[in-house]
Amino acid sequence: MLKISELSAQSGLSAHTLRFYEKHGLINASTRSEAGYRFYNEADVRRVEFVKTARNIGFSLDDIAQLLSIRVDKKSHSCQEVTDLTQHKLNEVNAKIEELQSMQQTLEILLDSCCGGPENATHCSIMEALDEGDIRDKARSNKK
Amino acid sequence: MLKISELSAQSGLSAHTLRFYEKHGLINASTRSEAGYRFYNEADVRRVEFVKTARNIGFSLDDIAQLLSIRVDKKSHSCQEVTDLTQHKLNEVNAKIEELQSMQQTLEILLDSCCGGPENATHCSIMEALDEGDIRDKARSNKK
DNA sequence: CTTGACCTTAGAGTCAACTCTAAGCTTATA
DNA sequence: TATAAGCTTAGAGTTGACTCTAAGGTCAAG
Repeated sequence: MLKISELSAQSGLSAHTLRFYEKHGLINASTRSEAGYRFYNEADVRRVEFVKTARNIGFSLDDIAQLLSIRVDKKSHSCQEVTDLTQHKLNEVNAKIEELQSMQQTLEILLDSCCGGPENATHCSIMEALDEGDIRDKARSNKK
Repeated sequence: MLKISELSAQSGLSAHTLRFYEKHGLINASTRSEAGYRFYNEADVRRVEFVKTARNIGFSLDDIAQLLSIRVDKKSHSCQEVTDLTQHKLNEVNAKIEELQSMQQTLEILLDSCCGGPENATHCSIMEALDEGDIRDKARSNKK
């Protein structure tokens, strides 16, 4: 049985974060001492690790809540539910990557166009491009 | 001279957002009517467009504030300052892309491993991978 | 028995970039 | 002249995931 500081040390999550996750229904200390101190057993620790792994992959806490509800009763849930969640996350990630790659392209074009030297910015091609808004013609739509 | 709603229509930014940008020192209406209504002249509009362009590229409002301070006095600033800002942003974008690509890989591996069918999740390989935390061995470190 | 480290809670603060609300003027139209 | 549309401000709310604070209870060591 681990106290919160011990679980914190072991998991790398702060005690604050562990309590925060508890408040949001993700994890729990299955026992409490008389004084109310949290005690985590092995199953609790495994659940925390599950959360950590899912979070590292990029799942939101809401996603993780769903995954956990599947985890505690696997018989009542299908593989499809799990892949749906995963696919949905992948779609989000892909969309974000595309958006960032568009920014990346634009920024590279800007950097290529400018000397970057110590001369004053009166004729800086980056400033000109921003002023004219014509970057869009080269690398389009970094919109939200 | 444009009223705020006209500039809003023209720029695609809401009147709320225009006031918000003003509050944060990014833009300004150079004139006000007797009653206090904002009126934007051509230079104001160009500044708003500059902000919009920079924001579309992915610059933060803080970055944009810096770019604007260069813009109003180009003679006192160097091309290097501009490229430094741009390079810094590009580095951020690149880092974010790498992080997301790592998530992407992991999610693809997970999806490949699971049947995604209507059978119950008792032996779902995604759930197992999350439980064992061993996804990290294949696709590493999606950390913040 | 005191010191200090650790634990508890409710609730506030942080970040970014908006987004919205309330309460009250102003302006244009019918 | 009345109504509706549009403008003003200060300030609060939103989102997500923490992060921290205050005020106080607990526990082990010396």
